[in-house]
Amino acid sequence: MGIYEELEARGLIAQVTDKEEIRELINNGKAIFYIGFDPTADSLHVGHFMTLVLMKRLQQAGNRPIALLGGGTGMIGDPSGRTDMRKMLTVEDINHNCDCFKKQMSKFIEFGEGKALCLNNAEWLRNLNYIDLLREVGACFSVNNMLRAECYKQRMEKGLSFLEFNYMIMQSYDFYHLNKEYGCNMQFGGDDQWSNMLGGTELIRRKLGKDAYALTITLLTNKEGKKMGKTASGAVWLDPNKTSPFDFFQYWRNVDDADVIKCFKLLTFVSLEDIAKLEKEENINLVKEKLAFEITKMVHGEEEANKALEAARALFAGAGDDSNMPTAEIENYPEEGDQLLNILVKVGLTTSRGEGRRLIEQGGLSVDGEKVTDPNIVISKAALTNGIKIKKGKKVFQKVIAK
RNA sequence: GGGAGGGUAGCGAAGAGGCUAAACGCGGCAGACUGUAAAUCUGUUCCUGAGGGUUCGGCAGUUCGAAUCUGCCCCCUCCCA
Repeated sequence: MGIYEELEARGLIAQVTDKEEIRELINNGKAIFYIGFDPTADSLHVGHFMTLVLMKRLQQAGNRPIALLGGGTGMIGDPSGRTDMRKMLTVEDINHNCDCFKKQMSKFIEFGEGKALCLNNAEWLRNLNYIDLLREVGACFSVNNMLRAECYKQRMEKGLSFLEFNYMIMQSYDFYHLNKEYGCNMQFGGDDQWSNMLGGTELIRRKLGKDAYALTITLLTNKEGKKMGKTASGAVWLDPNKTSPFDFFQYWRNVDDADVIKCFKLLTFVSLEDIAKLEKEENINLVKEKLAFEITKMVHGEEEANKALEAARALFAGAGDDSNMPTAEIENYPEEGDQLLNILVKVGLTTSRGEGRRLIEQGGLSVDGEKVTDPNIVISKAALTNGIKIKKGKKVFQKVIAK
C-alpha cells in the first residue's frame, strides 16, 4: 500500500486536483510540497497538529516538506470560512508568533539539509511593490471567478474588505514563488483552503506553463460537524503553558464515542490494522485512554503522557498515583487565611466570587473529598501550605498549595 | 457623496419612558442518571462585603425617572453614485 492509499484509507483526503498525478508523485517520493501556517496566535493548535502529522507521513514516504510560515500573509488575514474580519496583528506579534510556531514544529518535523524546509513568506511578500505585483500577477486573476469562490461566500453577505480579498492572491503568489525557487510542485492544506490553493495552481499554469497540484485534508470535525479542538474557553493548544498536558490528555479522553476511531485515523501513527482491532474492542474507555495517550505522547513526550495518564487514573478510577494531579501555587498567602471563594478565582477555577458561591450552593464543589456547604469558609494558611485538593463538578481537579 | 436600516449579556434575538439586571433560544456551569461518552430531566448563567453597585456602540442633553426621547460622534449592512 502506497502512502496515497494509506491517506485515503485513513480518510484524510478531502479534495485533489489530479488524483493519478498526485498518487504517482507522493508514492514515489517525488513531491516537494508545502503547507502554510498563518501566525494568528503564539501557539499551534490541534488543527495545525493534524497537518503536521500529515507532513510527517509524507516525509517518511520520502517526500520533501516545506513548512511555510505566514509572516507575510498574516499581515492580511485569511477570510476563508470566517464571518467577520480577523483582528489585525502588529508586525511584532506576527514575528513573535512565527518564532513560536517554528519552535513547536521542530518537535515534529526534521528540518535541515536534505530534510524539511522552513520558510517565511514575509521574505518575499512584505517587499512586493504594488504596481509591479498588479502587472505581474494581477492580470492573471479574474475578479469574476474570485467572487464565485466558496471561501468568500459567507463574506459576500457580511462584508469583505479589499485587504482580505487580496489574501487569495498572496497565497497564490506563495505557491508560484515556491515553485520557481524551490521546485515545489504540490500544496496541502485544510479543506477551507481549497479556493486559495486553486488560485496558486492556476497562477503557475498561466505564468510558467507548468502543472502543480493541490490536495486538501479533511477538517477534523466531530459527529455533529463542528470543528474539533475547541472548547468553551478557546482552542486546545499545543503549548503546555496554554493547555496543560493533563487538560490536553483529558480533551481526547473525553471525545464522543462516535469520533474515537476517526481521531485515531487522522491524528495518530497507529497502523490501520491496529485501529481495526481497537474498533472491535468492547471497552471503549480503554480505547479512548489509548487515544489520549498516543496524542499526548506525540505532542508532549512520553513522560508527560504517562503523568497525565496516571493522574487521570488516580482521579477518576481511584487507582494510581495522584501526585501528578494538576497543581496551582499561590504566593504570599495571608497568615490569617483567605476565603475559599478568593482561592477559586485566583487559580482560575471560577471567574468571579459569585460564580464560586453559586457552585457551592449547587453542591458542585468539594475540598479534600468533602463537599463544601458554606460559601464563606476560610482556608487557613496551615491547610494551604500542606495543599488542598479541590474538585469542581465531576471532572475538574486542582491541587492548590501556598508557596 | 446621497438614501434606508442597524449596533442590547459569550452568541442569536425581544424590549420603544418607570412594573427591566433586561423575555426567549443557543452556548456555558452545576445537580440527577451514567461509562470521565451520548441522550434526557432540573437548577443556574453582570459584579457584590447580599445592604446594594455598574450595564444596552461612545459622549453630551431632556426628564422626578432613559436600553427606550434629543443632538453630535464612531462602527456595520443594504440601495443609488
